[in-house]
Amino acid sequence: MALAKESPPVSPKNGADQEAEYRAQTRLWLRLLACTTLIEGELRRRFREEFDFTMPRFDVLAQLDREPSGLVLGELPKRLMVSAGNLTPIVDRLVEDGYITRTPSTLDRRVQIVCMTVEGRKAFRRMAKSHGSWLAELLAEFPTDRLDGLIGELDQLKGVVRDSLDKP
Amino acid sequence: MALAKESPPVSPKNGADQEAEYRAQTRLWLRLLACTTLIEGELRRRFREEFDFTMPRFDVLAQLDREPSGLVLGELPKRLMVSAGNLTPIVDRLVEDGYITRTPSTLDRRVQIVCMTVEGRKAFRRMAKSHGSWLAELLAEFPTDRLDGLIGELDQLKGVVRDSLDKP
DNA sequence: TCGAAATATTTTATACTTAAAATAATTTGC
DNA sequence: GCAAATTATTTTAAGTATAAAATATTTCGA
Repeated sequence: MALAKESPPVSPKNGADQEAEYRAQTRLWLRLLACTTLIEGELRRRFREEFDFTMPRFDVLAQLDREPSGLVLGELPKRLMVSAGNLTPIVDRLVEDGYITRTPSTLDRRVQIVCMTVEGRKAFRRMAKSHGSWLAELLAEFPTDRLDGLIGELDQLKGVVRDSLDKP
Repeated sequence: MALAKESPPVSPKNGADQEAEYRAQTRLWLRLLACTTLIEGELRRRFREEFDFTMPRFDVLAQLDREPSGLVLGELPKRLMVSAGNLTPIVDRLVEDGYITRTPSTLDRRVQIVCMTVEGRKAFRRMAKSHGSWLAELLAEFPTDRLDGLIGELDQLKGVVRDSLDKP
């Protein structure tokens, strides 16, 4: 543990170091955004072309797929990190189209339970399979042995950002 | 170079390996999306609260900041990776609000040149400074000595995705 | 040179997104 | 036991996003 002191977590930085870190942080953010935009755009395009479906709709089904007994509606915005108001029309349409059901709770009339239908589950499974293969196609040339390392770095990144958002 | 054969770029994989890679690729995508969503949401929130401004508007100004002589309007959708139709109302409002000018080219009446105004540049600089410090705050706890490594990985990821999109 | 292809931009239709206000139902504190 | 705070959800207003069609202009080829 003696070596820990060589790079203290909050060392004072001189101007040049500070500037360099600033630039690196900005570059990191731009790369992150570029990667996400590229992949998201292609996935969205394919969802539309192949299935006439959108990603937010798919995301809702993905959450419900692992919940055979359904989910309290209010859980969806939390899990998907979107606003509650946003989900209302999306859930509306998924119900209309027969992919899911929405039933008021008998215990608490404010609460609604959303649940995948049999047809919804079938459609989701089919789309999820394609989704996986599209991703595999896009990422095929990324070295397999570095996938886990990158996932780990992003996990840590997510952690520090979340901490920063929780604290102040 | 003799060692290269130990991990050929396109080795046939058995079922279990294939499955594991599939899962890792999906996890990578979900982490990427989560990091971007977290950071983007916070930056958007602060832009709105501090400056009553939006990120797409800021992004347009950022492109114009480094182009003292202005930019052909058609360059913006390419650089920002958004659709052209999308930019029309955003540019409209930036012109209305006095941040930029839009002047038809004398050589080709289809073309328009957009250019930052003095006030636009001043406002942009002020916002860019805050943007940098918000990012620094969010990423403060990420180890400085791993920033460049992560940027490199994301650069490579961006490269393989782009190649995959260009080729087929 | 004149009609067709190409290019730059806008419009339209549809969908997603947020924040904030509104509505409805439940819980809690006194 | 009842008013006030809390919780779940929807509505509204404004902005962002795409794709596809429309418009206007220029270039190119026979």
